[in-house]
Amino acid sequence: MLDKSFSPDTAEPRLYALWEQDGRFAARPDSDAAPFTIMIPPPNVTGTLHAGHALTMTLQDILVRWRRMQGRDALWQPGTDHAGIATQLVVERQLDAEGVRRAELGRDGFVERVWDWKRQSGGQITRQLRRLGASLDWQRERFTMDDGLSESVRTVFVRLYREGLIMRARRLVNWDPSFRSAISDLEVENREVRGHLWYIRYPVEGGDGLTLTVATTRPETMLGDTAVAVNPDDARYAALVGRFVLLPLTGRRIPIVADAYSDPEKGTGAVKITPAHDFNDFAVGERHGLAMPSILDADARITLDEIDADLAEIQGLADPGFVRSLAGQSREAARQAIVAELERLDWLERIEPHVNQVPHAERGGAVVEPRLTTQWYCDAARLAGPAIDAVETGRVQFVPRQWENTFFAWMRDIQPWCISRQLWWGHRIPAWYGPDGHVFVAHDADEAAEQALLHYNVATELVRDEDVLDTWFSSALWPFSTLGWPHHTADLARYYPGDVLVTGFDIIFFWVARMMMMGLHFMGEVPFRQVFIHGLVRDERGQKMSKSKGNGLDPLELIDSYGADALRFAVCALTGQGRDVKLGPKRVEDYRAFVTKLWNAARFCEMNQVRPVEGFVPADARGRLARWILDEAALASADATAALEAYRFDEYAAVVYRFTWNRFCDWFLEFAKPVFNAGDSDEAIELRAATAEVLGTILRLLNPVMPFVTETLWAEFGFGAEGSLIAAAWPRPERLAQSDEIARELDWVIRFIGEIRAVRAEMNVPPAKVTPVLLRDADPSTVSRTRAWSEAIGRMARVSGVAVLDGEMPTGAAQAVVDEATLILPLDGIIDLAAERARLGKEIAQATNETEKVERKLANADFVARAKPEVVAENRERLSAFQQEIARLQAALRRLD
RNA sequence: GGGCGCGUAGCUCAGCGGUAGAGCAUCGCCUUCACACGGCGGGGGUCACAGGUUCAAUCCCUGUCGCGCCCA
Repeated sequence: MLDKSFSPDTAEPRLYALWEQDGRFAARPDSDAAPFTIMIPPPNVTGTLHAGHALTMTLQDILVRWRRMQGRDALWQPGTDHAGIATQLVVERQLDAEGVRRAELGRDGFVERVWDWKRQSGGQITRQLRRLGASLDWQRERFTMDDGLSESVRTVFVRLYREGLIMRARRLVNWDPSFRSAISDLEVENREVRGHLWYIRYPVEGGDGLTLTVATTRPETMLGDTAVAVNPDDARYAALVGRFVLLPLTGRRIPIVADAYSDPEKGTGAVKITPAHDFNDFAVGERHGLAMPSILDADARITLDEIDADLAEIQGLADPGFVRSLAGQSREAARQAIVAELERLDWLERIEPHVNQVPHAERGGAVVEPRLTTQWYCDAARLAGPAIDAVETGRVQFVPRQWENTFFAWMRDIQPWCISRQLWWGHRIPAWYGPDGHVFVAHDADEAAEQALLHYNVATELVRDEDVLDTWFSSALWPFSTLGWPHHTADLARYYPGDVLVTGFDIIFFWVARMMMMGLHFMGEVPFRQVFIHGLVRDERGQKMSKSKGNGLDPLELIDSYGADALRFAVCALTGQGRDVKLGPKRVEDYRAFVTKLWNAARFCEMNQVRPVEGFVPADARGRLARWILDEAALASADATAALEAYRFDEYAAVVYRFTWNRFCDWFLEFAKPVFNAGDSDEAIELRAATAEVLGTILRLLNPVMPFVTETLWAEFGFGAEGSLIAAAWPRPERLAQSDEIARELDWVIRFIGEIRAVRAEMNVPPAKVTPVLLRDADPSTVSRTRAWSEAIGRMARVSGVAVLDGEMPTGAAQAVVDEATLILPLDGIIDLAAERARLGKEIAQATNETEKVERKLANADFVARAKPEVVAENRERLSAFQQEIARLQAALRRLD
C-alpha cells in the first residue's frame, strides 16, 4: 500500500543511487541503437548549483531521458572546466588565510595546491547535479585539465600555430589589474558611471598663447598622450592640423592630427590621443604612426619607464619633479594629483559632470585597463567562416531560429581572440624561447629542444612561456576532446557530432561559437546539429538574480522543500520559447501539487486493485470507457512527443498535466468507480487492466520530467523492478478503432453532467439535495446514453434518476439545454423562479450575441464567396446550432410562466 | 545610434488569419469512502495604441508609445 504521500527526501537518493549503480546513465557504445549525444556545457569547477544550472540541466536531462526511453544510445557527457581565474582566486584566498604568498610557493607548488583543492572541494556542482536527478554518464566524467584533454589542447595549439592561425602580437588588451592578466572582451561589461569631463588647455607650439582645449574623462592618461586629433572636416581646427602642442606636465611635443575618429559634436571637437590606454586612440595611433608609451603598469599604477627620458622642464607648464612624484600611484590618486596640478598651473579650463561607460571586469568587478602587451592571438575571423557557413546552410540549426542573427552578427565581426592569460592555473602555452627571443612552438620540451637545435645548430637552453591559455580555449574542444581526440577512437566516430547543445543565449559567443569553430576546423564537421537556446532564470518579479541583490534562488533548498520533481516540472512548464523563466518558490510549490495529485491518483488505482496485466492489448479492449481513455492516452502521447521534438518544454508539460489531471483524474477515474466497485466482472477486470495501461503510459510520459515519483510508482505497481522505468519504452501512440464515435459519446456525458452541475450551483441547490432529471425532446440515442451512464450522472451530478418527461412540466423546475435535449430539474421550493428566469435570459442573451455575429458574417456576400468553403459551412452549422439552442431556451423560459 | 525580443484576465504566460485560453490568485458552495497540495461552479479581457492588407486581424504589414536585452 502506498504511503499517504510521496516522500522525495527518501526516494530521491535511493533511486539515484540505484540508477547509477545499475549503469542506467551509461552510454552503450556497443549497442546497435542510434546514438543521442549531448555534451554538457562544462560548468565551472568552482561553481555551485544555481537556478540557471537547474534550468539548463533539467532541460538537458528531459531530452536525454526521453531519447533514452525511445531506445537511443544516450550519451550525456559530464564534466567541468578548470576556470582559470576563478579557481586561481579561490586557492589564492585559501593561501591568504594561511598567510602564504603565491610567489613563495612557486609555480609548481601552487599548481599542486590547486590540484589538492580540486580533489577536495572541486566538483561540488557535480554532486549537486545528482540531487537534481541529472542522468549524466558519470563514468565518463572529464575535466579540462585532465591529461587527455590537455593533450588535445596542446595539439590544437601547435597545429593552429603551424597553420598560421595562432600568432603573438603586441596590441591593446583588456587588462584586469586585480588579476594582473589579460581578459576577454566578452568578460568585460560596460557600466555607466557618473564621472566628469575635464577640459584641459594644451598650448600650441609657437602660438603666442594660443591653446587648444581637449575634453577628457581620464585626465591621468595625458601622461601618455602622443597627439591631439581633430576632425578633418572641422573648420575650427583646420589651420592647426600639422602643428604641435606642448603637453602640460610632461612638456612633450605632440602633433595635432586630422582623424575622423574625432567627433566635432563631442566636447570641444579636439580629443587627446593616448594610444597605449584606449582602443580608439590605439587605432588613431596606428593610422598616424604615433608613439605608444604605456604609463600604467600591471597593477594599473603610474609607471614612468617609457616616458621618463622625454620629460621636459617648462616653466609654468611642465615639471618633471611633479610627474616623477606620481610614479607608483593608483589611477585614482594620480587623477586627483594631476587635476590639482593642472588647476594650479591654470591649464584646467573647466569641469563638467559627465556620465560615461566604464569597462569593468565581469568577474571581480575591477575597472579594466586597456594595456599594450604582447599576447597570443587566434585568428578567429578565419575560423569563423566555416561556422557561419554551417548555420547558413542549416547544418547547425538554432532553436528558436532568431538566435542565429545574434550568432551571425558577432561572428561576422569577430575580433582576434586573445588566448593567453597571465595565470599559473591552466594549460601552459606550449611555446619556448631561445636566448634571442626566437619562439619554438612544440608539443613538449623535447620537441622544442629539437627545433632549437636545428635552428641554432647547437643545443640551446630554452625558456618556456609563462602564460596559460584562456579556459574557453579548452572548452571549445570539449565536444571532441572528451571523446579521445586527437586519437581516432571508436567513441569519437560514434558520438561526434553530437545532437544538440543546450544553453542560454548569453553563452552563444562562448561555447556555441567556439565549439563550432574548433569542431569544424579539427573534425571537419559541426559539433552538434541543433542548438537549443533558452532564457535566463529570473526571480518572481523578473529581476535578474544576483548575489548583491540577494534574490538568488538556491535550487537545493527548493529540492529540500518541494522535491526535485516539483522543481523540474516547474522549470519545464515555465520554459517557453525565447523567454526568460521567472521562477520562485511559489511556482515550485504549485507544481508540487501536481506530484501529489499523481500520487493520489495512483493510490486510488492501487486500492482498486489496478495492476499491470501482462499481454494486455489496448486495441482488443471492449469496454467503451476503457477504449476512450486508452485513445485519449494515445493522443496525449503523440502530443507530448511532438512537443519534445520541437523543444516545446512548456507544451510537453501542459499536455501531460492536462491529460493526467483533467482527463484521467477528473473524469476517467470518476467514471471508473462504479465498475471498480462491481467486483470481478469481466468488465471490471478489463477496465483495471486498461487503467493500469494508462497509468503506465502516464508514468512513462512523465518520467523524463519527474523521474523520482514516476519511478517510485512504477516499482510499487510492479510495472518493473525499482529503478527500471528509466529504461522503459517511450509510449508509441496507437489510435483505436471507432475512437471518434466513443469520444463524442464521452464528450456528451461530460457536457451533460457539466450542465446539471452548473445549473445546480447557480441555483444554489444544496449538494445534499438529489433531484431527478427529466428529458424533453431527447432523441432515442440520448435517452439510451443516459441509461448507459446513469450511475456516473447520478453520482457526479447529484441526480436521482433520468427519465423522459411524461405529461406536464413540473412546477418550479430549472432547465438546461444539451444539444437537442432540454433537461428539466424539478426543484420546487428550492429554486427562485426569478433567478431561474434571469439565468435562462442570460444564456439566451449570450447565444443571441453569438448568433448575431455569425449572421452578420453569413450575410456578407464577400465572405460566402471568398472564404474557404469549410469555414462557411462551419459557420452555417454554428448558426443553426445557436438558433436551435435559443429556441429551446426560449421555450424553457416560457414554460416557467 | 544599430539589432533583437516583449506589451493578451489581478499575476505568470500559451495561442498567432475565421468560437479569446491555461495555471495561480479571486468569489460562492462542498471535510462526497484517492487527493483540502482536494472537488464543483462562477466572475474577470475594446488581445498597448493608430493606420494598412484581407471577405475576415489578437494573429500579417507600417508607424507610435511603453518595457527588456544585446552590440557600438
